[in-house]
Amino acid sequence: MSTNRELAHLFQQTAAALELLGENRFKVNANTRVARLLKDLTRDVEEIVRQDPETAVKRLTQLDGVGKGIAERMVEFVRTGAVAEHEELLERIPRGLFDILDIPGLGPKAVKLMWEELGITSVQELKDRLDSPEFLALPRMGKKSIENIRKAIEFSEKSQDRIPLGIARPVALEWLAELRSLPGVQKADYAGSLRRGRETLGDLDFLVACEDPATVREHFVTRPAVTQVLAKGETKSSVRLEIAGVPFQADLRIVDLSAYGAALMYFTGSKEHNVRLRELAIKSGRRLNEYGLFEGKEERPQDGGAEPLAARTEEEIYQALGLGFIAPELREDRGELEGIPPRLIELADLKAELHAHTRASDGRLSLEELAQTAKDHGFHTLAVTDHSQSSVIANGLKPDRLRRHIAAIREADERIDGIKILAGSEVDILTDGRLDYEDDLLAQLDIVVASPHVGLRQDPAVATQRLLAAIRHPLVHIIGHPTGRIINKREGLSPDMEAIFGAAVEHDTVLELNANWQRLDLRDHHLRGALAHGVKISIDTDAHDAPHFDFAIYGVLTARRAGMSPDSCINTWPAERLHAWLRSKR
DNA sequence: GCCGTTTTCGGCCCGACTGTTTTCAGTCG
Repeated sequence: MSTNRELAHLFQQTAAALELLGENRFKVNANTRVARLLKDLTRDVEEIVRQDPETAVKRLTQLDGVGKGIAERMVEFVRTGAVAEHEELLERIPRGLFDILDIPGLGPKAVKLMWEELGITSVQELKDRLDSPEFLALPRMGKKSIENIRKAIEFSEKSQDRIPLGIARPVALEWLAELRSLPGVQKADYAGSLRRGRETLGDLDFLVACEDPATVREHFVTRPAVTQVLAKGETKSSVRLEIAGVPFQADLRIVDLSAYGAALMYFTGSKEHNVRLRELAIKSGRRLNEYGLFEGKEERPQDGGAEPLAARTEEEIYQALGLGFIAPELREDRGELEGIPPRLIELADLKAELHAHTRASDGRLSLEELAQTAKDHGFHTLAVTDHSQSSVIANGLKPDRLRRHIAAIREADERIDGIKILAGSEVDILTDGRLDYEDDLLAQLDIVVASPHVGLRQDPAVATQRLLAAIRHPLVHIIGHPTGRIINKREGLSPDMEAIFGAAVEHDTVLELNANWQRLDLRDHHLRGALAHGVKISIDTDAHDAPHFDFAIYGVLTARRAGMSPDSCINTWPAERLHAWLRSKR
């Protein structure tokens, strides 16, 4: 695990511990914020400290949300491998309490109470004591609460991981279509982290404006897949459900059309982005909530019948706050309130697929079928990039097969109109950084995508050298799925990203954003760092079948989260420009 | 614990819903 991830976990745990001890909630907040920051940081804290330990604290405090105290803890961790304050907290608090705290519906107050009163320190102990008379005798504990805890434990045991975007989005689109078709529904959208395009989701959020809230609410909570109704109020309902064995939670908010924009903003989040906006409103003597932007500091101004300054659309609220429209994908409190929002890449900007497989290796389509699918998507260029010889499981091509494949692709390109078909290969980057074919063979290809497939648990320093070797190779165009991570399943490589970005710019090598929802590699915060360096990016679906071309949306959403504009993405370039660049490496 | 065009102290977003309560604490997002 990288230092940043270890530190993120440490600060997260510190926050939880402080919460259990009833510490100042702003102190808790500060630790939570830093944990979040660390998960997104491209620069490795260890690198920052080692660069010059003397000035490390000062440089670390330049990070937003990192003050002297937190910076000193980071330095302490790099030097000693631990933080004294954190160690002391762990001695006071049994580890099992953190697991109990993860159960939805159980917060610090309840966990602390059952720990202090009943000595419960693990989920198993909690399960064992749930039906005991002394548990029922706890303050504010009744039969319903106990039943809810029981169900929450069941739910959390079934659903350890956040849900991948590629699973959640199709479900949400289907459900949204249903909501929009209900009588009296004026407007409906999904919101939350799905609308922000996050790679994984905690739940699904829907917003509806309608004439008959009761009908919509009933439809929502009585859907066949619903296993439990968590809340059912005037404006907000919440359910648990199971679709194809995947447990979800879903929230529905019903609002008046006149405040739809304010509600959509609130419900889209992120929470941290909302907090920033509300702080901004306060500074100018106004108040922002999910009912609109209001003049004055009065609490719940909507109850007094006050007319909002803006509420109907997101655009008018941002404008009233003195901001340009901020795309949902950027709303993460990563500095998006400063400067002018960029023109972000869109799905329709993509004009080429540069990483796709046929039956020659492990794809399901013939060359002709693959070309037709690319044409159907309106692409001007398709690169056929089957696996190289070392990928035995993927039926990788030995050199002689590749030579024949190249000839077949060239022939198909002659024969098929309306699209340029490039002869390429997805060449393994071997564990030592060498490529899986000799240079004279690589030179015959129009495009080389070099990807790591094995040895994905390499030491970061070794992985860095491995990827750098491929980036520097003069015949390589694109580094495919650079880290090799699989969401929720495999961590992948953790190379020194700053070094990777620097080399990519120097050698004019493109880094891929693999759009397969199980990969999304590079991930959003890597891309942000890459773009800051001026690295060119390729968004490819790595298609092995026709429906895989639809993965492109996941790549685009991820790219938008990084603030990517079309020009940084070579798949948006006109054919002449793209082909000229590819030839420049030959 | 962090932060500052109200700056080194005194703030720190805002509201919905549930369950156990008779007025609200706890949790969530």
